[in-house]
Amino acid sequence: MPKPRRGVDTTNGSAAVSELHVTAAERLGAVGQRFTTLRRTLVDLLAEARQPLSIPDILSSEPTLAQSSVYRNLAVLEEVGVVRRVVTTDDFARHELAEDLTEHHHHLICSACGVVEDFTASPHVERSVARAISEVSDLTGFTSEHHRLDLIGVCRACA
Amino acid sequence: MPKPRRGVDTTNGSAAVSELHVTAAERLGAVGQRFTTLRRTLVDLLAEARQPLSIPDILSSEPTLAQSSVYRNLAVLEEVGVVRRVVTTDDFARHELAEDLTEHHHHLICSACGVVEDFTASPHVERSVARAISEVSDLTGFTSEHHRLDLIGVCRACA
DNA sequence: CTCAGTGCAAAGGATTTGCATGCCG
DNA sequence: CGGCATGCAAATCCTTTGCACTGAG
Repeated sequence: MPKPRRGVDTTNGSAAVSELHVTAAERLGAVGQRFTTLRRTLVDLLAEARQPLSIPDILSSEPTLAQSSVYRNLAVLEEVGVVRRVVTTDDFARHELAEDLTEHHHHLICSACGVVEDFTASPHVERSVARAISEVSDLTGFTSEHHRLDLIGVCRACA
Repeated sequence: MPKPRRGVDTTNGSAAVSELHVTAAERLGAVGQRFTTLRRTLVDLLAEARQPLSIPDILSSEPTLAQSSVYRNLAVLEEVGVVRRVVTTDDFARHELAEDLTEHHHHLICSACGVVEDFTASPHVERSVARAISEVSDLTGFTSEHHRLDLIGVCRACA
């Protein structure tokens, strides 16, 4: 049952956004890192996007940013648990906000153009998956940190 | 509900293996490619493995193979639908036989050592996922070719 | 003042490709 | 014989890193 995610309130300065900033600043501060302008920009970009962004996506949207800084800061944000790296099928890694800063969701990955869209699964599906995970953990000793349920196919635009 | 996959019969020359060879040869032949010794070696390696293999895995197991030939032939086998590329979280792509040559399954990906293990989900989980997919297709116009349900976590060895 | 952060340029590293040779059909 | 397949080496291209400079506290 897909439904829109994020974009709850894209107004700058909204309660949701400033809370996000506070959380990001806290997590960075915990390891002696600052919440700089560039990092704020990255967080805001990811928060406003309706899908994970690749580095080219980010650079084209903010051409003044240095490529290496984007890579470096996304890595830092990933380490402190603000950003999550999403691996798809094309050559570019993509990034989105960590799940505890947005909401649990899944991806539709277009094998033709590489674009990634978000969707949320029905509670019933999530319950099934959760059960499967605990079964697997019990039987194999594998400790699951999180799961990914992605659909790979062809998006409407490429069809 | 994890259970062993493949390895149904690892005896060379068994019915299952020769059938696999016939299928591979057919799919290659359909686009004017041959089922060469090297390709047969790759198919056999993947068939015997209990998990997707990276190129380094393959090269260390068959040190005489040229790296570029392995890359090139895995790409060819992927194009004709004999092999599937599995994207994980580390730097190496991994490869396994296409699902219609083995059976539908999922992956346990260790975020520490990068190793990938196979597991199969219960029919109930698969039914839920199948339903979710049709819901998404109906609502978004996305045509799903296949799905991936992977668990990312820490394997017993790394725990 | 100090030290993390930034930008530029160069290095890394998995994967791809050009080219000459080998081999199956 | 002709064209696909192979191996070696060089090229690609995303990503990471070295280094000197800038800026916030």
